[in-house]
Amino acid sequence: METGDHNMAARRRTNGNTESVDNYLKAILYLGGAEESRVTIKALAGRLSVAPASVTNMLQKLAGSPAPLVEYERHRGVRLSSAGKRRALEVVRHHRLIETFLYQVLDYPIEELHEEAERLEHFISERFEQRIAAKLGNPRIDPHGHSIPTMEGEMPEGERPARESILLADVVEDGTFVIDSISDRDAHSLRSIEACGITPGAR
Amino acid sequence: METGDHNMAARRRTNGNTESVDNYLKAILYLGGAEESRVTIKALAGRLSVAPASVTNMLQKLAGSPAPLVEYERHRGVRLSSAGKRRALEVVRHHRLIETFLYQVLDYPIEELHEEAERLEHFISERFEQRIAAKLGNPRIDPHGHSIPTMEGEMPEGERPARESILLADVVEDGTFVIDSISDRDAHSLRSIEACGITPGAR
DNA sequence: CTTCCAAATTAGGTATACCTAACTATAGGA
DNA sequence: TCCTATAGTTAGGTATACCTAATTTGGAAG
Repeated sequence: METGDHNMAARRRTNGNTESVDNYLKAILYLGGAEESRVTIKALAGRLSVAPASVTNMLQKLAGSPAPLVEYERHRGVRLSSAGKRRALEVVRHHRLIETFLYQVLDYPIEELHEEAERLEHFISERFEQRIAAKLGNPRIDPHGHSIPTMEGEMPEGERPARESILLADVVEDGTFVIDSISDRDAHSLRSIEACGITPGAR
Repeated sequence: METGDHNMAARRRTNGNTESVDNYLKAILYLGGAEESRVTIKALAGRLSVAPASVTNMLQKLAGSPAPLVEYERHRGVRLSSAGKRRALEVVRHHRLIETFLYQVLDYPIEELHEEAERLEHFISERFEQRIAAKLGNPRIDPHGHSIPTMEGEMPEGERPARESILLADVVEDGTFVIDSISDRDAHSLRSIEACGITPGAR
């Protein structure tokens, strides 16, 4: 029974960012896509479910700090700085390692992975990350079929569906396909999708 | 790569309390002792490392809510309501289960258990709690020798050193003793204490 | 080349959870 | 009893991260 130090409004984690900042970085990484193109305020606001004004404020703050996590120009959108990209990939790595861990070690049902990982990804230490990675044999793919970024902050291809992958909904020809990955955002339908035998690597 | 909902300042967890509120509840539980006596503002401020004024504010807020977690009277200190005690014990259960898990499953060194558990205890779900408890065989004692509260919110004796336990520093007579528990607050010296073979149950 | 609309920004406000400084109340000693 | 020291409280302020409403801007369309 103890209490540590409590001197923050808005929890700062190990590395000094807040949960909120992490979520902005992840969203920019995602929306920028493989080309890492500029992301609009509107798109960010949509993805994060916050008002555009809130996004502008946050980006101004992030861009104005001594070692900025983003490159932001008024009316021109944002992209990640290299420091921002590093942090974003670290959070994604946390997320996917946690999902893999919950699935393989704690036998979570697949549709509950995302929510738990989304919360915990911000709060685990470097040590925790390394211990679960070791426990899992340094996996490269998470239960949804997504690549897990390396400890050095490299994303080994396949953040988005690999070059030859297409959306299952877009399949028009008959034939046999290999499932590459499954979005974990639409967690509600994951259960039924998995029940049909649609899992990464299948078919 | 996804983002969930983000509509909070000061992260609300599964149950609706904030991290800060949890820490107040834990501190009141601890300082009230087995007798659950009233806790002073000053004692709380000391334990939580916040100003007394902050404690007064928080307690007024907690006591004024529809289903109060504390019983507070001006100038008379505070104690937990039954709802508050339930929540405090839940957080302690989380803390001790997480420590046990980190120690047994992830091979954490004993002196690093506390810090990680202190952070994560606020953010794990009911399901996570249950899965790690099951994985560990529903342990009743954590790696420091402290009792783990039950899922129903009972503390099976021994929160404080059991009735016959005394502080090692207070031992005057020669003889053989059994180590009951070791404080995890003073984490810095845990490593050396363990290195000397002083562990719960030993001697 | 101007007009206009959607996107972005600024201005001003909320809630949490801290802080310091100033004031008040209670309880113990003379 | 009174009187002061300490504990507690109130008042006013900070930072984060949101919000809405009002304003500005830039690019596409006439």
